[in-house]
Amino acid sequence: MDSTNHVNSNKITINDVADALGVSKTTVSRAISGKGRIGNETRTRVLNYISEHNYSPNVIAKGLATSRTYNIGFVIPGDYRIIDIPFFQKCLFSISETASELDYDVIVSTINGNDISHLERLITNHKVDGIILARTVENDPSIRYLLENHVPFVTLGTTDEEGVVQIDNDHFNACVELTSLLLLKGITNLGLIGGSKNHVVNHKRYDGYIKAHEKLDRTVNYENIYLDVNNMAGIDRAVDDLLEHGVHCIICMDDSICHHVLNKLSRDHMLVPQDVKIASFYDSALMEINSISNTAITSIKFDIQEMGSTACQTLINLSEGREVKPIQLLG
Amino acid sequence: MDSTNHVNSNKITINDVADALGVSKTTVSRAISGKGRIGNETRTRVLNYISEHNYSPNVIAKGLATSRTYNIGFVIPGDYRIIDIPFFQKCLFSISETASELDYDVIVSTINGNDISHLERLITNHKVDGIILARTVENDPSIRYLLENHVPFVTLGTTDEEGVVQIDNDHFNACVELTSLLLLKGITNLGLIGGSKNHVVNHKRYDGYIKAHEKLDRTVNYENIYLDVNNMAGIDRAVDDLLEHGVHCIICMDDSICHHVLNKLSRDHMLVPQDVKIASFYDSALMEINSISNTAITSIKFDIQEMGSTACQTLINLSEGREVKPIQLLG
DNA sequence: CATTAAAGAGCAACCGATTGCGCATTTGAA
DNA sequence: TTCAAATGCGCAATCGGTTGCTCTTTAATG
Repeated sequence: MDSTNHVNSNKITINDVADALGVSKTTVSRAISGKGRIGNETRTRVLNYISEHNYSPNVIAKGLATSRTYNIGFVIPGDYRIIDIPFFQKCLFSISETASELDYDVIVSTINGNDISHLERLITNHKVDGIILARTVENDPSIRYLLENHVPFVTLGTTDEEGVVQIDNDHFNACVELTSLLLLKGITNLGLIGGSKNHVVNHKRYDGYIKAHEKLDRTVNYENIYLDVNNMAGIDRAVDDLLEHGVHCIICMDDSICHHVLNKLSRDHMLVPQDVKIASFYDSALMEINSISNTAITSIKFDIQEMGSTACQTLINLSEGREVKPIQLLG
Repeated sequence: MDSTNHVNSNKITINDVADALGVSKTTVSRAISGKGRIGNETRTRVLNYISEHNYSPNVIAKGLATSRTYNIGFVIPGDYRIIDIPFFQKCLFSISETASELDYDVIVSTINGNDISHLERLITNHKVDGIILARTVENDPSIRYLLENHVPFVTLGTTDEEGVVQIDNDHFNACVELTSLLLLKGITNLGLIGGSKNHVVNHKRYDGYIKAHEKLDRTVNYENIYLDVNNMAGIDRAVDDLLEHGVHCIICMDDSICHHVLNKLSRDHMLVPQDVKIASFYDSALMEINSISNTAITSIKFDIQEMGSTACQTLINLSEGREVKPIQLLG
């Protein structure tokens, strides 16, 4: 084995190309970038040589000269709940694919609670040109850090912070749609269990729930709405209450809740959808899990792939100085 | 918004530090790296200044000078099966954490089938110092590519290729353990369903199954062993056959198979473990899924975290020219 | 034909670090 | 006291690109 172990230590450089063609490296650089003044004939001569000897520029050197890395950071919570994993994975695949097409790469980093040291390292070490932040809790220290340091970034999900570029699914309309669907199906006695009020998404969905009732001229049964439920005991209690109130269908504001609700019903030997219907939003592993538990639930599906790819595109536009739409709602 | 959008465009450089202290940048560099000749007093003076003004070196520039990027590539299949997702995610978290501690970052890239273009781009663009390859199919073109280009890499999983540094769980002994456990429990009529013979792991586990019988002086019932089963129809057939043979317990060689077997049994209204016991290896989402389906299976759990962290450590050692053990079996 | 603008190509500085080599000073041994 | 070795530090080249500026050649204009 090579004792130095340097990747591609014998690669040809721009100087080799220039020497071989009897031109200056300026010319080679211009042929590649397409910028600056260069004759047509010379350009093709250089380009041909390059593809024949398959030279490719050293991105590190390029980065030093241009202050760019052609890397983007994908930052996800390190304190994830198991149920959420596939969401990030799918985002990652989609972001990575889009980045590749644009000749970028993706560095993954995590935030553990309020410890944003990994993120800081990424920025101070000049490792990335921008960040896709896949965590939107309120009052996020990472958002403040990124703003203060003028780091180009977009969030995957909605946040209340001013002047932040956001990519998200249209949770409001999705919930209007889901709720309307159920109401129009003639299902009476709807119940709702909502997640942590720290996540803006829960507000949006709640608003959608109300809006659907308004549009269809139904009255909202506020007694059967349980908000800010964020632990298993709370969910158990909410389910007990709702069943006691004779609810026919429970809308879960996120998959984690749905997961626990199904679990609770299973413990109580209640059948879904025979005894009680369940509705939720498909942005996690829930559907795959369902293929085993054979539980039929009503759900709205998100196009996570589109979300990731849009986020990636937008971030690169942003970091390259192009104009971007500050808030993009998908689906 | 800043029109240039360069990350940290106003950061202080080694020259600023040198000027402020009236020393040369050589001295500053030496104070940081600890290499080269430098006086104690000067070193602490530099170090103090650095931490006060929290200067941190530009990794890009450092990379250009040293031919290193302080990035490692984590390469995973793009054509994943849903069931496998959490495995990679857990690896990624663990690798990322370990890398951070050693001041490295992780770039994630995918291989789609035999298309290794993303991997090639990663290498030719000098984006990484080495690769953790989380795909071990036989005759993998990526392994050949990495060997030919003298790229330091380790595989996550066992491969038959010569001279490849491999990190894996000890599948052989894990299967010896699992099988022995079942045999000693007094379970008679064991059945086995094995996955694709392209994956070396399946051979190891099969060997372990046989070995356990030998050690305990039991006879292997070869009639109840179904190898190289790699589609749902095959699994259905194997299960039918095994049940007909009066098997009391089915050992599944991987989680994907286990997943389908459970599904099949559910369709047939067979109860686990009352009607038939199921044993498998826990290296995927199966356990989380089970928390819903309430199916009790016997399983051996792997420490994926240790695997990721060992792989990361080993790769960095390798790429920095240190000696590493070529094959490391964990657990 | 003279004058000027435009086009093509190269020089050399620069990005921010590392590092081999050389010079001066200190240290220690004879 | 003297000379060699060790120590402390800096110069300048280097890594592999980009880019402002200059020079030369060509084309266009009156």
